[in-house]
Amino acid sequence: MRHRLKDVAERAGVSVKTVSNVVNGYLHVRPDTRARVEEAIAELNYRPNLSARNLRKGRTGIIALAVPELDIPYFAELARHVVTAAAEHGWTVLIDQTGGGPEQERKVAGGIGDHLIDGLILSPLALTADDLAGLAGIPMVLLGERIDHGPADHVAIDNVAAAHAVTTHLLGLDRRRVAAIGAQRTPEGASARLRLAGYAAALAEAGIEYDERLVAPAPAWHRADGAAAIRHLLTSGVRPDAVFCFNDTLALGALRALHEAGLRVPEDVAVAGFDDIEDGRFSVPTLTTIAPDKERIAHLAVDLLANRLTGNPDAPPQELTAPHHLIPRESTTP
Amino acid sequence: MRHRLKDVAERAGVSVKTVSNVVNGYLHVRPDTRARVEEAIAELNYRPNLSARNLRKGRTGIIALAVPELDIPYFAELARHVVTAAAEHGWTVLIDQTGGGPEQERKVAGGIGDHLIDGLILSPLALTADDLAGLAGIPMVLLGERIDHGPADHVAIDNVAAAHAVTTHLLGLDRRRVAAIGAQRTPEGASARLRLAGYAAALAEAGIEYDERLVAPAPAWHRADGAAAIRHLLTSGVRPDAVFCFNDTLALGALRALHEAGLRVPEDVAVAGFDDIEDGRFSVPTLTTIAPDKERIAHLAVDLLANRLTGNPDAPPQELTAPHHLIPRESTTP
DNA sequence: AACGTTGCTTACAACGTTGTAGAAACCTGG
DNA sequence: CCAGGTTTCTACAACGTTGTAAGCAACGTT
Repeated sequence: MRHRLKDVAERAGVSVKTVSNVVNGYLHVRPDTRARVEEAIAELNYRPNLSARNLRKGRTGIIALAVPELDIPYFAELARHVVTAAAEHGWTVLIDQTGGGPEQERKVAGGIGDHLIDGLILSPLALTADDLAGLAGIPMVLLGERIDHGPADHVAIDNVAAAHAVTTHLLGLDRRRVAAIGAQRTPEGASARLRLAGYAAALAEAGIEYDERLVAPAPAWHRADGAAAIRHLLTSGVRPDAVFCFNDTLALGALRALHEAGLRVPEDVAVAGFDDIEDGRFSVPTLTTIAPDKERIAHLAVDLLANRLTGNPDAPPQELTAPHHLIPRESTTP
Repeated sequence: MRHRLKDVAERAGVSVKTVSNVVNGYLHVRPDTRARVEEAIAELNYRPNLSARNLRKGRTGIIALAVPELDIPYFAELARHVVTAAAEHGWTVLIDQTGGGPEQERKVAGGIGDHLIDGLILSPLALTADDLAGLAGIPMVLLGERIDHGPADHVAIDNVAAAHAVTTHLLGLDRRRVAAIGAQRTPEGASARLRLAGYAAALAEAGIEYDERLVAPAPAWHRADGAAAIRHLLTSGVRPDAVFCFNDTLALGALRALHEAGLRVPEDVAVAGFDDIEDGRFSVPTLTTIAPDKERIAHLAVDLLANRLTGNPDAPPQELTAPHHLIPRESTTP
């Protein structure tokens, strides 16, 4: 049922290599030979065996995208863009879920069943630059804030500037008790640290004192964590009049918890998020957020990988910044 | 930098095959030989070349999951469960996005760069049973409602019963003008047809006349379509007092549009969805929905594939039904 | 002491493909 | 009609792995 070059060759009455040449679009094949071979290919429904081709060529045509969780909307949306961008290079994308654990991330960075993938786009949560340096590793592009100026190419947005912009937006609405949700003290919380820094800088610029009690930690950045953080803030004595959530799912959880507490958004409390996931465009109220250019991020990452693979594999690691912009919606401006 | 069995063999002073035996856990290897080999493996950081192994064994250890869109939450959540279930069999999952187009789906069903994957779990939108029959194809499991009793194993939930249950729930709240959102007349709309049938059956059982004007079509099942359908219904003259949306994203869009129209949910209009995506647990109001057992679906699909691969590949196609249940939340019961 | 049995190890071939090198056929211009 | 080049095709080896069959010890049994 499954045919090989040899079968096609016999049927077309040529050598195996000639069939291979036809399949690979080699130029010097006589038109009638080519036609005969193509006919045989069609008749047998021949498809090349990628394992064999890869073994021979040392390339698989597959790149992997490894993200902590697929059902976090931001990563799902990003994945879609990466698949599209990779298709332009003729690559298939193997999408992998690390769960954010160091063990799984290390395994992925080591190459998944080695030799299977040509390159990796990794969004690390647990892994450090040192971990990576220790891995012989395949060509790799890092996403997100966890590892900066590490041993591999890196694409991110300017988190400090973005957080600064959101906070300034909230302050511009005459809010004075702007809370922040999503702080993390763990080493994994690199994004949290940068966003907190932008938040603090904006407060300082506006001459408002940084109030520890308005900064709510969140172990993960899921909806439930956002809701829990709001409940915590509301019982802590200092009622905020605005909340900057470090991502959109936190913000959606916050909206929910504020609703449960009988507070109106944005009249009583303005809410802003980060990521611009689709949910935020349809929530009640719609969600003010920072929109990172996901398509751009995906393209930059894929192109960096392409450079490593086809160009100079030993060029020094590059640090690229993708654009972002603030999208004000109902949750801050009715 | 990258080593082969041969390198390990030389270092350990044994034959290539002995190293292979150690790697594959072959029993009859003397403990000291094994130790020496393992030491060499560790020193060289040897990792087997999967392309070569696959070429030799005819198996790749990769299965593919092909879904229409990754950033539809239902598919993202399903993907997570499939990855988990496949890991129990030692398989890596290559996740693929078809976009729901016939061309891409056919390509995937043909085996993605052939010989690369051992099996496929496909959630078809465009492909028909006849299309599939024509494809020589790899072992395959179908998900969803598009193809029923086709040439491959199939896992789905009882859509008619589920739709019947939701509709009955709405009728039980003394609603009499229950609308349905998501109808599709295209051949791709198999889910829509079944859910509409369940809806109609429940109405008939309650002695309520089926009103064409309360059935709103939706070209796709995204949030925007749900919102548009509500706007359409509200201008059509027959104001519904309940809405059964054929999936949760439609329902979230509907919630949004009802809010914009100044209608209260559930007081003025009760809303129910289908899929139990995470968003629905945090929306305002939270969303009544049908929860298909996604974990079970994933497990059944992976196990069916395992049977094809390791058991009888020519067994007649199986039709399995996964359980579902109704989860009443605020959008119907305040 | 010769025997079969068992445990451990190895040489070889094969999986299906493509790069290399070269042979055969075909041109071109003198 | 031949030298020199170009086009077209082919045989062979190699990519790294594992299955097969067979070799070699060491053992206990007769």
